[in-house]
Amino acid sequence: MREGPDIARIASLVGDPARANMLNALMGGTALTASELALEAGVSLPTASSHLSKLMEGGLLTVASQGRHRYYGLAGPQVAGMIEAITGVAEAVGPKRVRPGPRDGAMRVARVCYDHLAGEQAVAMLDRLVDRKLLLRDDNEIRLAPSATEHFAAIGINVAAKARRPVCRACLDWSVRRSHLAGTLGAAILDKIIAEKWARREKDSRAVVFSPPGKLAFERVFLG
Amino acid sequence: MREGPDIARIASLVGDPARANMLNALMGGTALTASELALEAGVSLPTASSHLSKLMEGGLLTVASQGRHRYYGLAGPQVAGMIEAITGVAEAVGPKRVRPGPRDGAMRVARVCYDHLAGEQAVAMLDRLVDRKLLLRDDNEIRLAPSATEHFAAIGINVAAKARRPVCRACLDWSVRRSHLAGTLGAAILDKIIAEKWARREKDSRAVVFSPPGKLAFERVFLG
DNA sequence: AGAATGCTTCGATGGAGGCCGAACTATGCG
DNA sequence: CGCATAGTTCGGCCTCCATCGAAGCATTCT
Repeated sequence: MREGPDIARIASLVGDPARANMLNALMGGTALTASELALEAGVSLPTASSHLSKLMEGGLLTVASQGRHRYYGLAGPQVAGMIEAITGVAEAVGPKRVRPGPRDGAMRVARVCYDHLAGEQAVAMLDRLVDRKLLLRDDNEIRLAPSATEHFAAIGINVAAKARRPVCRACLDWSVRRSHLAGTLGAAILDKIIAEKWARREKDSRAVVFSPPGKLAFERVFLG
Repeated sequence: MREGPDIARIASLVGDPARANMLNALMGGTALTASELALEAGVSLPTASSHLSKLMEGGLLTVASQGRHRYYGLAGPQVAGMIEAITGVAEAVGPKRVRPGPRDGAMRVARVCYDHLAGEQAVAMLDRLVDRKLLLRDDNEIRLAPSATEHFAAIGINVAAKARRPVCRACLDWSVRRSHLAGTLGAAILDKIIAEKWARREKDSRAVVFSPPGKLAFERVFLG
């Protein structure tokens, strides 16, 4: 019986259906209130509250109090990454879905991952940015090229380095099994996509659907 | 309440301490019998057997019957990756270990991950192989360079592509947060390291400790 | 064939934890 | 100040499941 980091503790937190639903909902990136999460998980408010305090104690969540609301969010990208990994296995192992279904297809193309874009589009984008030498990639380390700050500023994206959080990070994509761009830059790009109305978030889902003109605009700016 | 792949089901499988210990033991890469796993998990044989059938049903394990033994092993690299991801979170979140401890240090330097080498040594090796253009890396895809087959053959490693399993794969390292080399080539290299007695596997641990001359030999061949 | 080993199945037990309603605290609003 | 909304805490219920001993198969050894 060997000792290691307490993996069972973490896994059992995710292992309850109600909590798993909550975490899944939070993978959308936006912080949610306890009531919203209760609804999402299909349990009563007291039950949800109990789950939330367990997730907090386990270090999987952070909370921000705003007035009488308490907004819960994932504790960080590493937690998001873990959930993606578990999702990948569940997906691979689950014999359930013989037919992927349209919504599933949309998820594969583009979806929100924590706070940035994931899916085929996102993977293609990172590839292209590296090709164009705007980003310098060395395995999981991604750095801005000297010219990049200026370039992104020109499209209206400010890449000022915020404290504590890296500007760029590689994040593994469960549907494509390749990396896409996370970090503040990844988040800023997603913000722009939504702000410019190139795409909208599917209600109650992580899927992101581009409008036809939006798709063209996105490709021109980021895949061009 | 949204529907997705059944992540809670998978996570709860890992969420039991006995099962987590078993999976952890199997991360060593060698398949183990039910009795060994019972010992590892600290439970009786009937209990272990019950856990094993659950893990089987969940698709996390494979089994191979040999005579009156049944050898259990991880179902695949994806499962191993998931466990590494959970381990990473548990490690980051667990405030327990104020002092890393020597054995932990050894794990960080070099350890077995499923069937290949992980840790600082392994990450350095992949970097070097890419630098020397023996491997061509494009994100998570790693391919053999044309010259590589011949090169590896010269050091006694046969890289014939087996069915179904890729020769090269990138595998994320939880201690270094960079990738190391998995796939049949990664496995073959670990085999060689053990066969040449450059290093030995620590008893009851995933740690791999190089002997001083073994370390030099390894560095000459793979980091040279 | 008989004994020994490896493993699984069965049945019973007990404990952990998910669940909700009701009561309690806290913040905001008129 | 009282009412409404958001959230947590408490107590009790109930289900699930991990656990083990004993018995049952299967395989190998002698």
